[in-house]
Amino acid sequence: MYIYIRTLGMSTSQLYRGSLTTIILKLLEENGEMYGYEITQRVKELTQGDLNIKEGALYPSLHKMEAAGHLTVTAKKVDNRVRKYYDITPAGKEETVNRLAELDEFLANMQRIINPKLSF
Amino acid sequence: MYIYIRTLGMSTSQLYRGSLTTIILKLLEENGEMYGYEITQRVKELTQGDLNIKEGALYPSLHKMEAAGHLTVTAKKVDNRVRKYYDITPAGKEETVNRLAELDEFLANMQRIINPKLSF
DNA sequence: TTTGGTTACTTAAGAATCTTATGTATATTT
DNA sequence: AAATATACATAAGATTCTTAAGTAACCAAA
Repeated sequence: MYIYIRTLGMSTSQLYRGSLTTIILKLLEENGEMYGYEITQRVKELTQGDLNIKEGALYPSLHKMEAAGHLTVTAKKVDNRVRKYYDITPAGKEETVNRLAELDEFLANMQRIINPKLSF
Repeated sequence: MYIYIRTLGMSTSQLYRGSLTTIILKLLEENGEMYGYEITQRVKELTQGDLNIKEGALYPSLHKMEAAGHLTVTAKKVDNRVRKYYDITPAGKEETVNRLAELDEFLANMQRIINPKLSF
């Protein structure tokens, strides 16, 4: 008989809503082309298991970003299995700048609300 | 003929999704009882007009938090108009601690992804 | 005085983003 | 042989939000 204890931050948090696109863009800008599964694993590493991106969120997001012209996709066969590598386009780089600026504003605003004693 | 230019950060950003409950709890913990409209104005001030909480999001949120036992409500008549003042309960204070811890984790994780060169 | 703007709350309909669940298919480990 | 991991896809449902419409009172300006 096993009892599972969910440690704090196991990504039940709704705070990550809206941040997936920004995360994907930043990773691709940083690392060059990546495939979907690789993105989920990288994020898991970076957040020490805290944030587990679900396939049901990831793949539709990638498709949408490709449709928007922010990413290109190239299928490659590795070990007799297909991987779809995504790379960022010039428009995607512009979008990245905007998204990161939005994120900065968001973080600053949350600080202003949560920590109103500090000035910015 | 008027042309409206939306300045950067006019809260079109999806990043605020999931943060409303945390914001309300923190404000009530900080300031004591507040009424709905007051909360929207305080947030607008704190974020310099950047974040405008919509009534359609605010009021259902307040009702839900009250139903969860995190807030109490008291109707008061001011200038022949009804205001509903919300105050935080002991359970609400516990919830506030948890929500703020979640927010800290979220902010730290976003930093790890967006700024992987820094160590935490 | 009546029109428009502000204050103050409510709620329904629809949009956006996500989780859960299911499916396909191959590789690797037990 | 069975379970786990890799790798992608997508439909159904949940959650949280925006938009919109309604009620009601106050106040300033035309």
